[in-house]
Amino acid sequence: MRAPTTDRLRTVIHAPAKRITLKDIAREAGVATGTVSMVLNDSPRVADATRSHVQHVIRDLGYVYDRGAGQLRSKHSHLVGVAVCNLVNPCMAEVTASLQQAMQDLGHLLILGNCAESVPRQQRFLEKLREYKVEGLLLTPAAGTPKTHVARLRDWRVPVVQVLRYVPGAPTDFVGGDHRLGAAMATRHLLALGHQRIAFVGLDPLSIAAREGFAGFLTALAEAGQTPDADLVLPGPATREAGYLAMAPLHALARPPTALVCVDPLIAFGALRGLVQLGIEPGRDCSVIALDDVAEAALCHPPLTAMAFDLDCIGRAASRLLSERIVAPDHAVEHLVLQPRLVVRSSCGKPRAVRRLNTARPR
Amino acid sequence: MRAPTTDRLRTVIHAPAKRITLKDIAREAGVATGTVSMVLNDSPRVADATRSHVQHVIRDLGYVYDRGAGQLRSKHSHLVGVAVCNLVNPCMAEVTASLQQAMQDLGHLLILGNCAESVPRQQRFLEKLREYKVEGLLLTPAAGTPKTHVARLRDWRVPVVQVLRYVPGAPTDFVGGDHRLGAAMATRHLLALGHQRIAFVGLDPLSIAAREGFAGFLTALAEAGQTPDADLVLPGPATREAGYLAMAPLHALARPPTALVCVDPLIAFGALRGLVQLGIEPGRDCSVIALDDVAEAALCHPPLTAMAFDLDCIGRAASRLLSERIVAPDHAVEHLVLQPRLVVRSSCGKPRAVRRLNTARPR
DNA sequence: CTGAAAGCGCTTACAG
DNA sequence: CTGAAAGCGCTTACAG
Repeated sequence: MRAPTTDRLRTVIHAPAKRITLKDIAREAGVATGTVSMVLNDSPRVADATRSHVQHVIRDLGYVYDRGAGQLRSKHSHLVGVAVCNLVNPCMAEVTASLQQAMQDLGHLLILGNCAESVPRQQRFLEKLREYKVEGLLLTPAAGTPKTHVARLRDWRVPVVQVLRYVPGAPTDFVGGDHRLGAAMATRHLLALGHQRIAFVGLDPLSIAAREGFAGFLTALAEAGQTPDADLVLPGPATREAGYLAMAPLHALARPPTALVCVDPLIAFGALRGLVQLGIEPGRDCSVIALDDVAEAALCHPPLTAMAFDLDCIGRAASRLLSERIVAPDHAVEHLVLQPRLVVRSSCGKPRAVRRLNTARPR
Repeated sequence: MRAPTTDRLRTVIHAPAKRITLKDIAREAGVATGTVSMVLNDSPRVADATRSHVQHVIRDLGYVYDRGAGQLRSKHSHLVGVAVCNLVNPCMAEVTASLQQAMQDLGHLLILGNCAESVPRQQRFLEKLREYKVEGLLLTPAAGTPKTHVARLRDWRVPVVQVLRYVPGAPTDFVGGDHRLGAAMATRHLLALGHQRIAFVGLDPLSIAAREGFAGFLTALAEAGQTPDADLVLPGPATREAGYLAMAPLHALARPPTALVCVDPLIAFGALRGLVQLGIEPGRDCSVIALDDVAEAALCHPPLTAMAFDLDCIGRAASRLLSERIVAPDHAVEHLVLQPRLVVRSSCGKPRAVRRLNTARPR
């Protein structure tokens, strides 16, 4: 270690625009560049005195690490890709926020892509991402993503964890909610209240969550000795509009349902609105339950009973799984499926028929 | 240009794990590395025949560009930072989605940071971002960001565009909505309906939008010869809970308001719920208007009258401004302030007193 | 524990 | 329009 000279002053005065590099730090600190590199990377193989001296010089000179250069040799970009299918969906936004925080705490920065449910846009983003040598990928696949797309990521040797949704048959880690169980629990809740005609709203064939939810719905119905009525199974996307528009035809049936299982809270919000429009009071005349929970559910009218997943927990678990996968790419694939919790609010009650019997009030 | 040899085959067979580099392409195509580089960067200074030949080799060998290496010499990382104050807010999510799409179309990828309204987290993210040599920064500053933080970005010489919100006194480009005008328009709408006691809900002193909105509110009130009543100006954050909780004390006043101007739709949603809870029918007994619009507003109960800004337009404009700023860092600072549009739904009506007079119905 | 030097995969002048 | 070579700012073996 050399004693500080006037070099520093000279550097500052004569070349203010020139970037300060690791070499400058080494020269100023009187050590080799390799030593500075080790200090920067928290290597234990450097003496404490040297470390703190180098750190001082780094601070004094206002040195900024260049990750682009570092990654060139080391293969650690500290960058992770996040491909989200629809950032505007509140669940996705919440999970993305959680992922960002968790990954940053683990020392990674996120490159974000939002494909708005478009498979080609998703593909274009992933293609671009490749050029940045991301160390891993968190993927909430767009509806209808073919499994070949996910297989290709495997060929690229980028560790991937699917979050919230998954592509069937794609052998990657996954963290999400158990929608089958959630739907079964929701349906059992309605059955226990006495409902005999329960509709399932939002069976999008491209959505895994919807298909699994439907399976859980059928299971619970079967347990109660009920068979589903084809009129009461409504296809459609997870949007407010779809929920809103579904209500009129549904309640024009000869025997309309007394309760609705809505795949997505957005559908449920639309349905609540559609019911009010038809003069049907949600919660009293028709029960509504959603298979996911969002902040809005607590303060809509009436407050929406829903199956809640801990989205922050899902986000943190996915981040942890990805960082494990990065260090051990060949470990067995893991699926983490979180159980939902029934959050009872005011949108579900006994069916009118049952209440009629109870209160002996004429129709 | 050399005719293709068996080199390619050999490469594929003997070194399948080795990364294919620009050098490999040059060798295989029989040109210099500089030429390949020019092809990759769409330089016009390369003959068409050479270009297409090189492009073929690139495709055949499955070459993947390494931006980290490229950026080392060129200073073009094609990376842009996005620091969002609160991704869970629907407006922010929508703008972020729009920014992502627009920047990707311009050939940039986004590094995302969500600070959840925490200034220290925002600062930590920006500090990290520096190491990646982002070409620019889109910033929705956290409430309470001191202008020194933004000034520091200037010292770092990273072009920044503030979006939706801005830090007062920070000399950067800005794209957002005219909340002063929006609040004035909203207030005039209520005044025109006959309201005399209008409350302003959500005056967060740290929020520029809230402060500007309040200024517009006062302007419109003054035009009508009204002075504001201190009881009718409610501080508080932009959350559902704040809106919900504000209703009871407000309507316990000797002379409660007949209409509410809510700074944020979240506040308005909470307020609608709080009014219902108190047996006050929103839209009939108390009018509610919000100074921002989101999808939920159309389908809540009652549908919420709101001032709408075109968020996609704001996102695209911010992206365009940033890309201009990147090429011309010394151009004069630009502020793009978009005008709102009044979206009339069902949450505003004439005040009860006026209706009483009209219908001559006793109280 | 530290130093000197090669090398990561590109781009960029500089000659031709 | 193309080639040969230096260089961007780090990390990594390899000696000491």
